[in-house]
Amino acid sequence: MTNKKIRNMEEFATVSGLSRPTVSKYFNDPGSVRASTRQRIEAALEAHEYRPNIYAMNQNRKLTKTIGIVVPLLTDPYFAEIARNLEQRCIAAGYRPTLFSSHGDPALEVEVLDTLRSLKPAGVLLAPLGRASDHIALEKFCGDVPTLIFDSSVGEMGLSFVGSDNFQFTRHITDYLCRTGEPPCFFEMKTPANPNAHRRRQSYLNAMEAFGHAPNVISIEGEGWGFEEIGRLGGHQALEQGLFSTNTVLCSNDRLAIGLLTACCEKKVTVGRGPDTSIRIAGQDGHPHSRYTCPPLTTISHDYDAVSETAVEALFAVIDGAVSPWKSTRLEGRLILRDSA
Amino acid sequence: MTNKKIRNMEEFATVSGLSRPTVSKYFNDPGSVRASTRQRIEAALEAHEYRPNIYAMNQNRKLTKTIGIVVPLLTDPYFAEIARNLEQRCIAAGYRPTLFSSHGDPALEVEVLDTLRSLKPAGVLLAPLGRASDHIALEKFCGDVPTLIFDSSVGEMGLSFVGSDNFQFTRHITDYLCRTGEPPCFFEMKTPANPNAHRRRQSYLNAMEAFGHAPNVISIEGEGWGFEEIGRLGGHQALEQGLFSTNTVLCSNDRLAIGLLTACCEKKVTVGRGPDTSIRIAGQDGHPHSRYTCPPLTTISHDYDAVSETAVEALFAVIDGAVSPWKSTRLEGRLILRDSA
DNA sequence: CAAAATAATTTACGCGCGTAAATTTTTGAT
DNA sequence: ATCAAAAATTTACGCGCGTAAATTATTTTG
Repeated sequence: MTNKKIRNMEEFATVSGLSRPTVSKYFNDPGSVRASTRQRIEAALEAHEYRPNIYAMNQNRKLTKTIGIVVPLLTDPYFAEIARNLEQRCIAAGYRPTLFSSHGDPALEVEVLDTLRSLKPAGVLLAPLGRASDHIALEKFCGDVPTLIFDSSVGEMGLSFVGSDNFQFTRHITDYLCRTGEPPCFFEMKTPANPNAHRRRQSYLNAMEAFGHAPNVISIEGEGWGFEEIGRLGGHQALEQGLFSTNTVLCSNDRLAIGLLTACCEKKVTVGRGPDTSIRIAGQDGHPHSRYTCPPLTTISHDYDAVSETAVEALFAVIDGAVSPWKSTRLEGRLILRDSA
Repeated sequence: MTNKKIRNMEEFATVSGLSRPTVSKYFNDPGSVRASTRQRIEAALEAHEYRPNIYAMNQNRKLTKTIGIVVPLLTDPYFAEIARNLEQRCIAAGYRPTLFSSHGDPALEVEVLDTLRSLKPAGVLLAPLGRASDHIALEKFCGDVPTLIFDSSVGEMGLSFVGSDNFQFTRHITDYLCRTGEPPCFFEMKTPANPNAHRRRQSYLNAMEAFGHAPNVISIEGEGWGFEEIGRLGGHQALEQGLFSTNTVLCSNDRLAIGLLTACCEKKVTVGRGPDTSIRIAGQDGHPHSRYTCPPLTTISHDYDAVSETAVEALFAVIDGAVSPWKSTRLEGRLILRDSA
């Protein structure tokens, strides 16, 4: 098949019987050349397995076909899952996604953005760290690169925001918990990493008032992104000090709930909604792991597909030239009923 | 500070009062220029925030400063964690790591390698999918790019292999289980994704024979990378059909164990090592989540740091010109005693 | 202080491709 | 068959940097 290796586009154009500019057009948009021409190129492509030099391609282009995807913490399966979803949509649309994690570190987040800037990406899908983020640096970055913010909003930054409707999340699951047993206490971090947590607390307070119950917010200490451990330690404290005024606990997120479940297990407190259990625990996020806790965690889940699709489509629209004012899109979650509450 | 933007290295060389080749030398190795020169460049760097164009830099270089990191499934926190570890070591060594996931798909794995090839990386750290991998394609890739295989070995491929000593893993934890209660059954997938599983089964059989117990391997059905669900379904079957001949189950990996724990929970089978529990369950891997199962999972953990460091150092050595024959390094695991067994 | 060693500069070329303008060929509709 | 429109080609230039060779400047050594 391959008798000699193709070194550059010039040689490849020769073996496919076309001129280099035509071949160049093909690689930038296969649909921009005649069907018969495309076939000749693709035949030659199979016979000689040539690929254009990425670096030379991007050098003279203001914008590349790269899309940056940045999440706060890739070791969190929630972010890993949404990153995967976004990644595959980018590939399907003909872009080259590049994945970055801030690893929970604001300094690293800035470094990632600097790296990204020099990659001249067509666009960036950014889930900021939140509270700890260097807002000035983010703002500056958004001015340089078409950036769509997702998951956690930080002011009216970037092109638009796409995330979940935290008010609906908490209202909905609070409603469910109130209907099926004692009204929930709210278990959260005192200084949460991102603004979604504040929305959820507020929504809890609103919902409890609307349903005519006295709210009870338990705000636990803890810094950083080790939510399970924070939830576990806070859970131990709360259980020891009897901070839960009812037998039902709604956690600000699933990872805290997972830690609280562990604390309950360690304290021999039985969790569930049956008559022989002593506490009901619910989470929020639809964390990939929530199905496999013991007992499986009742939660309200992000609509991963819808969030991803909306985010990606909004970014692509702008890349393709659409101009639209900043907008915040918040999608509803779906209640997932399991055994923990 | 910045009065006008620097467009290229020529302009930057001018404002720093040096020639372009000297500045170029600095960016390729800051230590290769005189200290006084370096200071002048770094002063100019702070005043003008110029960064060399990555694409132009890499175009004429046979090898770039990029290191590819490829894992089978980034949504698995085990791989996410080891990827994070490798990533930070690469950055510390002055390389630019780029992260890829095969998402459990052999075709995607090949695509990732193709993409990687065109990035002309200095080296690649590759954890192959295993059984499902396109071995021919992997072998070819290893011939093109300095590739170090980690986690799961596939023949004597690449520069070397670095992973964990699966025989030691299973022998050690089997030993522990035998000493502290009934000898374990072995819970595994019938058609596991990677060869580590076979080593663990064999090691279990060896250990049981050495300790004078009759082995009992329960091989459950299930394809793909959804190990928790496979473990949960297989667990239900095994419990219903009474396949566990003793009250102790050693799982081939932690994710299977997590699924089995869920099955036990759903079947109201109490797990633990106390007198009031009916089954002991142990895992293998030291999965990041294993601390937070209910009860917390006794497991034997990879030495994440040692594996990462060994892998990265071996790759760097070759990049820096060292020549050494193919070698397999398998590091011992650490037993983590928790409440599940 | 002179000689040797080291560092920086000048000069010059090339990498592989994007892209623009002018020209020629092919296509599709009349 | 004719002609306008669309596609492909030719020609030519430039991007930002790597890098080599020859030269000049600076530092180190004796």
